[in-house]
Amino acid sequence: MDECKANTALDILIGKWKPIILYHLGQSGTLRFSGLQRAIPEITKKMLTAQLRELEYHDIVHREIYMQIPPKVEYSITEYGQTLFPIIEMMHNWGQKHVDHLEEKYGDGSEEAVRENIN
Amino acid sequence: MDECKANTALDILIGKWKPIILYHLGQSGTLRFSGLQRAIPEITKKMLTAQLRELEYHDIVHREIYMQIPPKVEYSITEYGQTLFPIIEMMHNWGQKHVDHLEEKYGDGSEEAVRENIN
DNA sequence: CGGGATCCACAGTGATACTG
DNA sequence: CAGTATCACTGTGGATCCCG
Repeated sequence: MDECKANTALDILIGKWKPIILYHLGQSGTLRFSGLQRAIPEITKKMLTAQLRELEYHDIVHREIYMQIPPKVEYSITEYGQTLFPIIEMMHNWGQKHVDHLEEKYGDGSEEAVRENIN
Repeated sequence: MDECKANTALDILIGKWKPIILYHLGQSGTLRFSGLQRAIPEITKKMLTAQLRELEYHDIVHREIYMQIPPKVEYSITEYGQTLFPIIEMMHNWGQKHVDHLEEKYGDGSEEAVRENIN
């Protein structure tokens, strides 16, 4: 059961938006809440908040609050969170290859099938 | 949006039991349906079937059916599926470190908090 | 600006019983 | 032995409105 702690890592990455959030934070270093919203327009505030809170709980991102009006909150990746990046990158690369693999299997005829897996 | 194909890989790994199934198949090479059930006693037949079907669909595992009475079906990892292992292993290692990280943060005092994350 | 609160839809998971 | 079928539950994700 706990022979495989891959789930532990998986749990942290799971969540429709977490990889993307991490990706953007990784690119920009630090982003405000509104900045993340702009970077990921489809996400709702609720989800963004929720996912950030989870990441914060797991000590992957840091939340810096500036007590002022209007409020300002900045998110950044913790040093610890950095250690996740190699994994994300590997998954990204693998995902890329997987898309190619699918094209090879089903040919270019059925782009829908491929597109389904890109989503 | 498709800058981050980590989701593609994530999609394939997601599913409460997939990493564990892959882990056991990786260990044993080939396993029968009942063998997997024995290896993962908590899983229901329904879930095992469902997850195996998904993995099969993604070309990660191979399903070999022996037409006979009683039925016999063997599951094994495809060559392509092997390419996933480095990622799983990385996640496993990271998960292990994460558990240690939590202990460091919260100390041994609150084992519940740790246990929550092991689940 | 950066949320919180509430309500809702649906996919994933699970227990149980049945089948070729 | 290796599944299918059915039903129930639960958490995630989403829309909308409200707040300091």
